[in-house]
Amino acid sequence: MKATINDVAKLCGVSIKTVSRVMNSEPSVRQLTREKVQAAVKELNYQPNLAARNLASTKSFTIAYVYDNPNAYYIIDMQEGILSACRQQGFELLINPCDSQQENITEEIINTIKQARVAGVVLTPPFSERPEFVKRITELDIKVVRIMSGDVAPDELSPCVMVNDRDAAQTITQHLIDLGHKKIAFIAGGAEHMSTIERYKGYRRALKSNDIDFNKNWLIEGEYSFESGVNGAKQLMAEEVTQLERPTAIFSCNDEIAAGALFAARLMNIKIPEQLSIAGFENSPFSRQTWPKLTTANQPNKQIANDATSLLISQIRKQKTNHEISQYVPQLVVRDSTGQQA
Amino acid sequence: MKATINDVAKLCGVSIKTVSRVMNSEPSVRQLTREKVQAAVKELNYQPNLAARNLASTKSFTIAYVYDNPNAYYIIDMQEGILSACRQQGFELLINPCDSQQENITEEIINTIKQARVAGVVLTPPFSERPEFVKRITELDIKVVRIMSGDVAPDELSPCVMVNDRDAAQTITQHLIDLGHKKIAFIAGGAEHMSTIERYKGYRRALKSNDIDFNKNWLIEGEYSFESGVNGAKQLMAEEVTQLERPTAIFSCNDEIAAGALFAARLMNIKIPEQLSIAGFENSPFSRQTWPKLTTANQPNKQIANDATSLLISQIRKQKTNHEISQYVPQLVVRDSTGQQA
DNA sequence: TTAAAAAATGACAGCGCTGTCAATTGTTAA
DNA sequence: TTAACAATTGACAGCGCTGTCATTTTTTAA
Repeated sequence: MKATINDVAKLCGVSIKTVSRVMNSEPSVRQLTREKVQAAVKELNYQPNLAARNLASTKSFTIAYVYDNPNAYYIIDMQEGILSACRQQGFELLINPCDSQQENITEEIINTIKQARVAGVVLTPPFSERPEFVKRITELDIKVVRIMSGDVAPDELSPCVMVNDRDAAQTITQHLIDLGHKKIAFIAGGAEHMSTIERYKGYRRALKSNDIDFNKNWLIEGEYSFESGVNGAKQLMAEEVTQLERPTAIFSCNDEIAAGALFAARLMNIKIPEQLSIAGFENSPFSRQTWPKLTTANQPNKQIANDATSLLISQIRKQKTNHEISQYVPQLVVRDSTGQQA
Repeated sequence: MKATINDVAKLCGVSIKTVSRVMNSEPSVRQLTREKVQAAVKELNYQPNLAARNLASTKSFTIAYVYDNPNAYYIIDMQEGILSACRQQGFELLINPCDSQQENITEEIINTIKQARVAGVVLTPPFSERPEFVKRITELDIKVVRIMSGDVAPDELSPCVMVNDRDAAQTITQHLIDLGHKKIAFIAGGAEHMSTIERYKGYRRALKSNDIDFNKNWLIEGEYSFESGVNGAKQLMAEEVTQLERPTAIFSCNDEIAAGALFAARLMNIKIPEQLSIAGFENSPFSRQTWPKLTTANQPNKQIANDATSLLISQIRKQKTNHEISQYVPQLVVRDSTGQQA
């Protein structure tokens, strides 16, 4: 049968309370005692019973991951990263998929996490980008960690893991420029996403630092969708547009848009990358399966999630403050959809 | 504060034990009493504390989902379906991603689910297709439900939700035949997957029932990968192959293979669907984002998962036997990658 | 009508842990 | 050396529920 705290206590001749202290890394345990207990724990392969702990404690050892489902591979990676951090630290994970567009979603989520008595919540976009929502949660004294786009945290409501889309977008744009492109269009994702804004800023910054004029006809507003990419590229490369006005490269705000642009190019008989370079963003699995394979930017999602969760748990344990922040910059992945300007 | 069993008991003047009975749908409660309790439960919005329940009970109310990560969107859908069934029935979900190829993975999983004291496990391929593994779990008196390819359960180790890939594959092949194709190739997925075998059988059955000869050169063995699709199509459509020997349609064992075949066709300058029809299987998100969009087969994954989980929970509650089975047939989705034989 | 059997209900211990607070041990400064 | 204090440890109640078994109520049969 599974070992309990009593077995451990008996084995090393201390009270169960002391074992409890060691298990929770509390202070006020002599080093010698601590080691004795740890040895017994190892010998019996003792793992605390989470149910008992949750029941007895006023504290909670459950973390929730609240997510919408923009793209499955992102969620899966995030989830895995969060889970590994939870396991390492003896926390449980409650997953909570939901529709961010839904009317009363905020209340619904708040309710769920209250009911489940979670200690903390991991938030990814779009939820991480709703300050009122974050505020509501923190007011309940439930800790939050946000994974979001940017370089500095927007406020001090919670620790943040920032994904520096701006620098990454600048790098991608620079890659296009280095290839000889000067007429570079930008097909945006939804403007409500911070990542869109950030990527756009990086794009503009690259243009500026290379003294390339920005042409506002080359900014296509859209959504993070395949159709947006199709329509955007069609508009940019339409027959009515003079040769001079046509871009020679398109920076798509994500891979899905890029796939759409690719699709449109095919429709219009435009050769990629000979006549037009197209770059994506995100390094989604299918970016390797398009024709041609997409140049894009990659971010280590599992690691980001793991990192964020550790930050969250530290905060729950009061070892850290809200001001903690960590930053990742997605890395350029050059494949076949971008080439030398003819 | 959250209502407890005591509050409910007090409100309707019965003992907590009686409330407990009602909450667990146990017999030996008078109808009138039951209704009184249910009313109080509703009034207080009482939800049993899972931690307390798990701790007190010899039974467990936790279900594990053990999965490998073949494609994220499949897992996400499954997970959501499982979760909704769990919530409905007051069970917790423990997710357990792992690598099916790993050396000692069976032992590792067994260990985890023993440690976590789970009541049941939901298995999808490839785990659901390993009878010894299933047996190991059931021997621990942990219930199992398997989601797998086929029309009848392979054994009575557990209830099964069968996905009838065979019939679906026959339908797809028939679609190709109806389009006038007689030279239809098959690019297989990994032979270790039952879905490959089943889809192949359906393909053969369609040929047979239309009196079309099977040409063994048109069977390409491969894996469930983009590369397999690329290589398969290259081989089938190579220049050395005489016109007569070239298929006019390819049934790819899944969408990823189909995407690869599309890629290869592009390389070889073969027009889709004018010169070659290509069909996929699975209706993955990217099947709508290829050029041209893929004809494929769709299955309601969330519903399948929900169904399977309900079956599992019934079994845990001893309301059902191992012999339970439910069957789904994926449905043909016609898009642009298949067309009339020229 | 009454005894026996069956059904419904309740009292209470205890699941494995943590929180509180008291008891013990060790340390410091006078 | 000793009082005063700090650090360490332990005893015990109780978290919210279920299992066991005793008690009460209802039903059935004689």
